Amino acid sequence: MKLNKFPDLPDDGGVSIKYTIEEIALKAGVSKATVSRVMNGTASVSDDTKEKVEAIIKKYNYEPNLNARKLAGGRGGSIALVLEESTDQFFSNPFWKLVVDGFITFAATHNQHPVLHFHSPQKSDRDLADALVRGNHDGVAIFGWHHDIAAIEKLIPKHIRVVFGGNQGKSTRFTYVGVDNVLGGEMATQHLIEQGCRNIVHITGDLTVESGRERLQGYRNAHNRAGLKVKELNIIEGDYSRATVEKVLLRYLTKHLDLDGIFAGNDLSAISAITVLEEQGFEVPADVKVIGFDGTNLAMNHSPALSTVAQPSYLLGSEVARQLILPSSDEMVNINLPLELLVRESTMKRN
Amino acid sequence: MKLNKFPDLPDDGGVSIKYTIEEIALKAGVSKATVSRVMNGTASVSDDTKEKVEAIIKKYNYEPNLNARKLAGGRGGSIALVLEESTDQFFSNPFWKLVVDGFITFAATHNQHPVLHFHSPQKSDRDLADALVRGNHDGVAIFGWHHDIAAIEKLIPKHIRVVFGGNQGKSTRFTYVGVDNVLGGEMATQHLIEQGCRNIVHITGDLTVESGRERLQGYRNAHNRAGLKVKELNIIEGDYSRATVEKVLLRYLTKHLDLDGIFAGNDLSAISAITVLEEQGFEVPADVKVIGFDGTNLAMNHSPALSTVAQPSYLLGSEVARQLILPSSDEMVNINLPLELLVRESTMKRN
DNA sequence: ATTGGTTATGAAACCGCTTTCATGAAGAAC
DNA sequence: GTTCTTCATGAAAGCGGTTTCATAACCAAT
Repeated sequence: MKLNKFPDLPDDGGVSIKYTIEEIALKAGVSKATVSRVMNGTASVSDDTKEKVEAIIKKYNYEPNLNARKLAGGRGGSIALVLEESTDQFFSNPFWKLVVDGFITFAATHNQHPVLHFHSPQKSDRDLADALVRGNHDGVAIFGWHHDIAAIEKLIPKHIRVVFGGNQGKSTRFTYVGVDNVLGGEMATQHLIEQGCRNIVHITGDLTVESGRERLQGYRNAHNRAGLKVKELNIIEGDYSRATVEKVLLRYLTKHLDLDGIFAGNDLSAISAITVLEEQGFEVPADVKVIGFDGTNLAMNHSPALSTVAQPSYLLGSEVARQLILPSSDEMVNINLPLELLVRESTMKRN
Repeated sequence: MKLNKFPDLPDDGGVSIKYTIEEIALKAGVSKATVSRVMNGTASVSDDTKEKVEAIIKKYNYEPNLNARKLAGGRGGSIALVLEESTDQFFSNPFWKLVVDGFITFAATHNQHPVLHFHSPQKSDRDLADALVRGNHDGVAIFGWHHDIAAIEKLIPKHIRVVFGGNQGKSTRFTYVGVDNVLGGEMATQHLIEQGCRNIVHITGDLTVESGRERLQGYRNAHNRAGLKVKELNIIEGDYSRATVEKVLLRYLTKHLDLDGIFAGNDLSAISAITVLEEQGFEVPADVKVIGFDGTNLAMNHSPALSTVAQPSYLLGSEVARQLILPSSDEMVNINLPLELLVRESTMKRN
C-alpha cells in the first residue's frame, strides 16, 4: 500500500467527507482486508485489532461505499417493494398502507433499507426486470403482478431473491407469501348463501391479477358445493377500483334487478357497490347483502358495517420482508396466511 | 484482453444471463472502452463500429452493471423521493398522491427510475444521510423535513444532488421547490377576515415542519395587516392529522365558543374540524367559516365544499423531479410555485 | 528440537465499468 | 513527400470494496 497516498488527510471528525476503506486501514494501521473482516465478521480477527479498527470506524463515521461492496460481491442492505398498481389504487385502498407498514417496519427493525418501487402495469415485463437489476437490492418483493410469471422468471437474474406477495404460487423458482384466495372467495360466497342469498352477483377484482382470478374461482366453487348453478351474467368484471365498480354495477342494474347478494372483489369495491345500490333504491342488507374482501378499516367504519373476508395485511407485508431478509430456508416456499370471515351488518338477515 | 476468457459463451439470446461489457466487446470485436463510449456517447466513434456495437447490445439485451458504473464515476439512473412522514399521514392525505404521481411520471418520462424512501421522523438526521448515501441515487428529493437543515447540510456528501420540496428555502446549498406558505397563510386568513370573521382560530400544521411554521406566520401577518390583534389562545397546535385536530379542537371548544372562523393547516385538518364543529352543534359556514390548505379533492368533494388555498401538488412533484434530472442551472435555485385561493361553500357569507 | 495445526494478517487479484493516455491511420497544408 | 492535425480506437489505470492465497507467529504434540 502506498503509504503516502493521502499526504494530509484532515481529521475533521468525519463531517461530510466520505472515507474509503484504505484510509481507514491506514489510520488503524492495518490492511484493507482486516478492516473488511472487522466490518463483516467474515474471519477471525484478534480482539485487539478489532477494537482498534472499530474505534477508528466509529471516530470517522466510516460507511463503506455500497457500489464497491456490491460489485465485489457483498450485500447491500436494501430491499425493495415493487407495486404494480396505479397510484390511484395504491392510495385509495388502506390495504396497501398496512402492507407497506408491515414491510418497512420489519425491514427497518432488521437494519435493511426498505424502498418502494412503482411499476406501472402498462410497462413491460422487461422493464420490471431492468428496474430490479438496476435497483440492485438484496431482495425484491412484488405485489399485484399483472403479467405472466413464467415470463418474469426468465428475465430475473438468478442471484436476485424475489418474493411474490398476495397469493399462493405455482412457481418453484420464487417464494410466495399470501392467502388462499380461492378459499377466501368460497368463504365469502358460502356465507352469502347461508344468509339465504340465491342470486349472488360477483363483482370481480382485477382479472389480470392472480388474486382476482382466484377469488372468482372460489365464488364458483361455493356455488358448486351448494348445488347452485352459477349464472355467468352475474359475474361482472371490476378491477378493484371504485370508479369501475360504479360503472359496471350501474350497467348491470339497468337490466337485472333480482339480485339478493353481492360478493365484491375487495372492500373498496364493496363500498362503492353499496353506494350504487342505495342510490338505486336498494336497501343493504334488507334487499341485497354485500360482502367485501381484505378486512380493511374501510369495512369496519362503513355504515352499514361491511362483512368481509379479512386477510392479515400488515402481516403480509412483514412476512414478505422476513422472507427476503431471513428466508426460512434456501428453498423457495409457499407461505399461507390465515383468512377470517368477519360478519357484520351488511350481510345480516332481517329479524 | 485475454481472448480466451470465455471459451464457450452460449448464444442464448440474452435470456436471464447477465453479460459484462467485456463479453459484449468481445462479441463486437472491439474494446471495452469503445463499448462504453457507444453506450454513453462520451466520445466520437465511427458510424460503422457504433452500429455494430449497438446491434450486439440489443441482441444480447446487455444492461451495464450499475454498481460498476457508479463506482467508476458514471450515473446510475435513479432518483429517490424521501418522505419524512408517518405512513398514516402519507396515505390519508391525497396531497401526497399527487406529489408522488408528478414525481414518478416525470421521472419515468425521462428514463429515470423513481424510488420512494420512507424516513420516519423519529429517526436521526444521520440515518437519513446514510440512507441517501446507501441508496446511491443520482439525486434525492426530500419532503416534509422535520429536522434542522443546517444539520443535514453537513451530513450529505457534496456529490449528491438534493432538492427540498414543499416550501421556499433559505439554504444556498440546496434547491427548493415549493410554494410561499407565508403568503398562503395570509391568503387564507385574509379571506376569512374579508368574509367578516373576527375571531379566527388557526389549527396549525406540524410546527416541526417549515411549512407549518410559515403558514402560522401568514396567519399573523394577515391579522397585522388588517389591524387585528392575534389572540394567542386562538392558535392551537395540530400536526396535519385528523386525530390530533379532533383532540385539540374539542379541548378548545370546552372553554371558548365565540369563534367565527377556522384556518386549518391543511384540508384534512379542516375537514376534521368541520366534523367536530358539526357534532358540537355549530353550523358551517353559518356559525363558523372554515378554510383549509392544499386544494386536494378532499376539499372539493366534502359537504359543505371546502374553501382552500390550493397548491399545485402534481406540479410540485414533477418540478422536483425535473430539478433532479434536468437542473435549470448548476446553481441551487428557489422555485416558487403559484398558490390559488379557492372559495367554496365553507366560507360563504350567509345571504 | 522438529513437526504440525491454528490463528492473525497482509498482498494481490478481482468485480465491471469509465476515463486518461498513447498510438496509428487518414487528410490537410506546406 | 514530409509534417501537422484530427479522428478512431485499444491498453491500462483506477473506483472501493471482498476474498483467496501465502506467510508469520504461536502453541501443542511428538
